[in-house]
Order: sequence, then structure tokens, then C-alpha cells
Amino acid sequence: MKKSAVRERILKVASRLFYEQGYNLTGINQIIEEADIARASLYNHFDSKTDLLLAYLKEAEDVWYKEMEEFTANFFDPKHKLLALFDFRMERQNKRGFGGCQFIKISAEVSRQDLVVFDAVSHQKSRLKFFIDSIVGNLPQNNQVLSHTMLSDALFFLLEGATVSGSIYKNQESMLAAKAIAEKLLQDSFPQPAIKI
Amino acid sequence: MKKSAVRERILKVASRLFYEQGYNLTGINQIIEEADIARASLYNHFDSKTDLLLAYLKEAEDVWYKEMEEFTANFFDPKHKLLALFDFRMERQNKRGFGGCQFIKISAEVSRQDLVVFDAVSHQKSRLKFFIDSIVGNLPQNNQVLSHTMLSDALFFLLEGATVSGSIYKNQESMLAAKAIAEKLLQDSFPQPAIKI
DNA sequence: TATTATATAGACAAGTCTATCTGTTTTTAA
DNA sequence: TTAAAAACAGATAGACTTGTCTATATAATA
Repeated sequence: MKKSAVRERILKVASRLFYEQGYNLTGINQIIEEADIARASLYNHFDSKTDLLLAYLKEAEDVWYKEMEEFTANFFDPKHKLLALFDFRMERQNKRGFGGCQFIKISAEVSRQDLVVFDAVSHQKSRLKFFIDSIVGNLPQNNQVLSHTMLSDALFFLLEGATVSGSIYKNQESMLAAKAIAEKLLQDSFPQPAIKI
Repeated sequence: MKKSAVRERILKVASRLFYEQGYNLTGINQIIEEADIARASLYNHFDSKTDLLLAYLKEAEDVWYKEMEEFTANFFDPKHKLLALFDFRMERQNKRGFGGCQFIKISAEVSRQDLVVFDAVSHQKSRLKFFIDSIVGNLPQNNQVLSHTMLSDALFFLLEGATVSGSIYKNQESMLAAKAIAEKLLQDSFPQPAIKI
């Protein structure tokens, strides 16, 4: 079940262009030109531009999740594993010139009625949220300021908010600030004071 | 200095279409059709489609900020004023079918090199951030879990993250969760225990 | 009332877009 | 070596894009 090299080249070029200049601003002509393949080859591997978009989203999710798991696998302590998520996204955004989240970007480019695309996007987000939930579940029971449910939500929103903010200001300050907040939220609070009355 | 009614009609229709179906998926033809004006009239009031986009962003920022200030003006206590921000955005997103933030959406649709557009977007975000900063400054000095600087960042990221998340899942649960977190963060913590040693 | 500004309709240019099709060449596999 | 599969180049359809232009009609103003 070896995958076609042509197909992979198309997908690679399309992924880069969709991310860097937007889906709607990327034409089929540019893709076949930069991938250096025949027009018919593209339509042989993908039914339509929409089909190519869906393949891009699927591929992007697989790669994103795999890389994220690899990155955070170095950390065993739940607290540091969660904090590593901020480093992961910061590093990624640094590499990609602060273009923002691939999935959020696409969801902003397609029609609201495009349920298939929104499904693909929300699928990726739910997967990240589920990952966070599971790590938070391994934290010591409610030693934090927030309940586990709220902490999980908070970390998710901080990651998303900082990614978007960073993509607007084109810098990593947002993510650094978000990580600092997360660190505070993950701190043990209200330690029983070792005071004898 | 009365503004042209035609200009306003163009801007109103363009605003709706840009938001609901995206900037790139909205053609000049559809705008003049739905605004029921002549093509030449559009190009008399706006130099180009890009010019119309910039006018849209400016108008959107003015309206957004005005409505936000009106909404939160009912609250004097800084804590409740800050929490009202979450209600404001939730109400707005409810009305607009959870289409997400107007400014983030546009930033995802234009080329990265489009600095004029990115300036307009970051201007609106900075204005919101500044507003939050000023209210947080009125809170009792560091009675919260987070320092004022971090609290301000946290509230901003929670708002942005929850807006984006809500626009993907098309529901208000994200904003409700974000508000609940904000409530916790705004709570006075570490009250000096009335315990005598 | 005469003049100027603003609106109208609609043709048109010049280009882009996605997708299909024909026919040829190269690669793969039996 | 031969047959099938997959790549190629490139023309073409047909619809759509932004922006310009001409010419006419309406509305505001002096």
C-alpha cells in the first residue's frame, strides 16, 4: 500500500500554499505549477479542490497530533507535560512564521454551511481537548486553584487564544504569557499550612 | 457632513456578506446586486474591493467598541465589568450565529504580507486589551491568584480562545466555561485567615 | 431655472477560476 | 517483452472576477 509520490508532492505543495497564502487565494494552477505535475494527475488523485482541502485537513491533523505526542512524550510529570504543550505550539509557530492555527484559518475561509470542513476542524480541536483532559486527570486531586474541569478548559482556551493573538501580532510573546499563566494555574495552591494552633 | 445613504447601504451589505460568507467568497457583483446600487456607485465611493475591506474593518471596530462600552457601562465594580465582557461577546455571537470574531476571520483570509489589514486587526485587539488592562488596574491590589499583568493577559486569551472555540462548535458553551474560569480568577484568594497563633 | 453632483444601466476588457478532455509518453508489473 | 496503469502536455469550456467605460437620468444646489 505504497502511496503515490505524485500524490504526496501535490499534498505537500497544497499544504504549504493553503497555509501560507490561504485556501481561497490558492488556485489549482499554482499548485500544479509548483508541484510540477500535470493537471490531469491532480484530478486523478483528487476529485476536486474541495477533496484536496479535506485531504489536507486530514493529513494536517495526523501530522500535528503525532508531532505533539512526540514532543510531549519527553515529559512524564503531568504538570510539565501540559506546559510542554505551550512550548510545542510556540516552537511550531516560530517555524511557520506565526501564521496561526491551520484549522482555525480554514474554518474562517469556508462557508458556514460547509459542515464537512467544520467537522474536520472540530475533530482536531476535540482531540487536543481530550488529550489535555486526560493529562489533567493525572494531576493530584484538586490541589489547584481551579477544578480539573475548569483547569482543562482554561489551558485549552489559553493555547487557542495565544495562538490566535500571536498570529495577529506575529510574535511569541502571547504564547510566553499564556504559558506563564498556565504555570500559575498548575501550581499547588492552598497547601495546608504547617502551623500548629 | 452628512454621509451618503448609498455609501452606507454598500457598507452594510458588504459587512454582512464579508462576515457571513467570507471576504474572498464575496464578489463585487453580489454586493451591488444585494445593495441594489449601480456598479459605478460602488467605485465612486470606494477605490477598490480592498478599500471597501478597510472601510469595513474601520466601521466594525467603531461599532464593536461602542457597543462593548455601552454594554459594560452598566457595571461599576471592576470585577463585574470584566465579567460583562464575556456576556457581551456571548450575546453578540449568539446573535450572529457563532461566526466568530470579525477581525480574526479577516486576518485568516488575507495574505500575510497585507500589512495594512493586519494593522487594522491588531489595532482592534490592542484596544480591547488596553480596555481590560485599565479595568484590571482598578481591582484591589493583587488580591487575586494572578498578578494584574497576568490576570489581564489571561482574561484576554480566555475571551479570544472561547470566541474561536465557540465559532468552531457553534455553541455558547465555550464562552460560558471561559466566564466561569474568569470568575474564579477574579475571586479574592488567600484571604488573611482570621486565626490567631 | 440652470448647473453641478450623484445616481442609474449595462457593455466590456482582461484575466482568473475549476474542471474536462484528447492524445502522447513514461513507468510499472505480469 | 508485452499489457496495463499512471504520468505527461496542453487545448478548451464555461463561469466568474475586478475594474473601466459610455451614456442617461435623477437629485441637490446656486
